[in-house]
Formats: sequence, structure tokens, C-alpha cells
Amino acid sequence: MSISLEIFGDRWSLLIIRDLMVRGYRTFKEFQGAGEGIATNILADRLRKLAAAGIIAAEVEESDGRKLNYRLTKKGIDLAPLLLELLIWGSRHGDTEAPCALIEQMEKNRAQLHSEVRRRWEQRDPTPLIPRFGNGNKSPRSE
Amino acid sequence: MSISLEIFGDRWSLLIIRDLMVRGYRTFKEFQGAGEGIATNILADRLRKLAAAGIIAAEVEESDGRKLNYRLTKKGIDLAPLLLELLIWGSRHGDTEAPCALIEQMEKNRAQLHSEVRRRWEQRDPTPLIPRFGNGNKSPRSE
DNA sequence: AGGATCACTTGCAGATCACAAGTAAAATTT
DNA sequence: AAATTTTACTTGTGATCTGCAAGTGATCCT
Repeated sequence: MSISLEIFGDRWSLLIIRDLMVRGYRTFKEFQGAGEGIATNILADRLRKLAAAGIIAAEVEESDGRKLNYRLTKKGIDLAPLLLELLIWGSRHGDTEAPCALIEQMEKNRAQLHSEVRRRWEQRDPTPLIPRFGNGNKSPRSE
Repeated sequence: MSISLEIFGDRWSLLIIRDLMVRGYRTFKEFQGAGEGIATNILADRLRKLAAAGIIAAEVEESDGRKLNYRLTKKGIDLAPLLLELLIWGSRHGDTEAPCALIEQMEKNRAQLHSEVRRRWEQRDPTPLIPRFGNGNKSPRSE
């Protein structure tokens, strides 16, 4: 456990991983703009550390040699359950106005969400996960 | 999620919570000696912040007026799933020599572990959780 | 060729951290 | 009752880390 915390025991690493996993972010620019305002030197440092830990990997985009695409590794994807619990706890106990029904649904369908995240990763599907949460492939409700 | 990370997005907070939850630690002294060596000022600061966030609460021990007993609140106990996933991930991907069978068992019995942690909390049972993991009340195997 | 974009790096002030030492209150020993 | 010990901290001090602004160099766009 302390091993895990040495890697992402800080305010930013897990947010980066979240953006990578559920928002489909790929590039330095996206991380920088989107989070709650991470400094560029810190972002660079975190990306370096996460890459060194084998959680993410970078590759240059073919169509644009400037761009680096960051991507989660298997080791990174395996953090999905952790992120989900973090999200659930935060929604339940943080004083956010999160839709309760959604959270409950997520709690009931943990395993399904995990496999959904994994599927997207395997298929390199970059569509954000957030808008459609619990209605993946079970009962197509309206909205 | 960023809310959660603001509270325990550092190297020590979650370790303190772990010690509280699975090792049955209660006092300043125990935290200080046990962790991997946290500085006393940092420990004091983290305990204060966790208390301010409503994750732990302190009460003086009757039998010894010097001692403060820290205890998880409901909000704190709800972190059990998060901690468990952290542990699972760490054992699987950190290069620790963790017993694989144990980890697998924990993965299969997530829900059971959660309720076990909760039961101990409700009954104020301070026995460490670690030695006996997956064989709680199902099939009493030998060791 | 000139400018914009991208992924960083550098410099610096201020915050945070680790380590050692000290303090106040309660308990224990003498 | 006085002296010592234990417990939970606080206080200093230097080192490290963070956040912000301003570059830098490579690559694209026109």
C-alpha cells in the first residue's frame, strides 16, 4: 500500500489518470487546460513519474510529430476500481451536488463499469465515459 | 474526486487511515512508531486535517487522561473499499512479495471484507484485521 | 520564411516537509 | 510531595517541493 502511495500519493497523479481513463484525454495540452489548473512543470514531472512507474506510456502521433499521446498501460487500467471507489466516496461524502441515482447505479454495477473501461482501453476508444454511466448494455433506458 | 484528493491526496493520510482501519491503531504514539516513520509535526497536522474533514474523531481515554483515542467516523469507514482496492493494486503491481492466493481471495470477497471492517468498527473491535483475511465466517479452514 | 502550436524547461518566491529539540499536562515512581 | 516518565503535541531550522511566469526548441501551417 505504501508502494502505491509513493507513486500516486499526491494531488495530481490520480487526476491525470482519471482524465486519461474516463475523459479520454491524451495530450499535455488537454491535461493542462482541463484539470483544476496544474502547473506545467508539475504536470511534466508527474507524467514522467507515471511513465517511469509503468502506469502510462507516451508515443508520438503519426499525423503530428509535435504531439505526444499518453496512454494508460495495463497496469494503469487496473487502477479503474480504485478510481471508481474514489469517485463514489467523493460523491457520497463530499458536499458536491452529485446525482444520487447515478452514484447508486455505479455502486451496483462496479464490475460492469470495470469491464467497460477495459473494453474502451483495448479498443482505443477515446470517447469520454462520463455522460452515459450505468446503462451500458443492460437496459437501454431513455437518457 | 478532486474533493477526495484534497483531503487525503498525500503520502500519509491514507496510511493513517489504514492503520486505524486494519491494524487497530488508536494513539499518536502508535502511528508515529509504526508507519514508515512519519514526522511528529506532520502527523499532528494530518490528524487535525482528517478530524476537520470529519473522517476521524478523537476522544480522551477514561483510564488515562493523557491519551487521545482516535477513531474512524462513518465517513472514514466508508473508505474501506478504496483502501482495499489500493491494497489489491499495490500487491498485484508493486514488486512486493505478497501472497498471491491471499490477494485473489480478497478480490473475490470484496463485499465480505467491507462488512467485516464495518462490523469491527461498530463493535469497537480493535483486533488487527491482517492475519486472518478471507476466512472470516464462511469456511473455517485450518490457518 | 514567418508565425503559431506543442511539450516541455528554467528561475524564483513562497509553501511544505523532515529532523531535532522543547513544552505542557497527566501519570507513575520514589 | 517531589522527581521522573509518558503522551501528545509545538517550535525552530534547513532542505525540498510547489506554483507561477517566462522562456526554449522542435514541429506544423501558410
